Amino acid sequence: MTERRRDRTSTYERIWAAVRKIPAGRVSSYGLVARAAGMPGHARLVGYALHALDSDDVPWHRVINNRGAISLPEADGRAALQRTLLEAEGVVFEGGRADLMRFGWYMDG
DNA sequence: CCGTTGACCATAA
DNA sequence: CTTATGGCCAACG
Repeated sequence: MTERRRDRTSTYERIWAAVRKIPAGRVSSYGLVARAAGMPGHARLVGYALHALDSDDVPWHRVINNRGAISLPEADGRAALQRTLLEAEGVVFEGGRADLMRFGWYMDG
């Protein structure tokens, strides 16, 4: 715990680690991931880290915004891919949004 | 080193 | 429901 690397990998890996903790069939928001990564309020950093992400070891598709919708621009093919991957895990999208009350991943309750 | 940007969030109107 | 504003902080040019 004392090792505090200022390398960008430290910040990114911390976020990626939190994303990896999201179980299949559940979705989490950027804010929740930020909080799980130990950076409450730094939701934007999560988005930034995921944008820079280039690894298949991280289920980035389980991360959506707090509205339950996909934040990626539709111009990017990943948006459609994300929805496809989530639906494959059992997440239902209605009106282009998933119900965070059901599929949202919460550490408590 | 400074200014701009960004896969966001909460609140207000 | 939509639109606007402030905040938060790292990465980039």
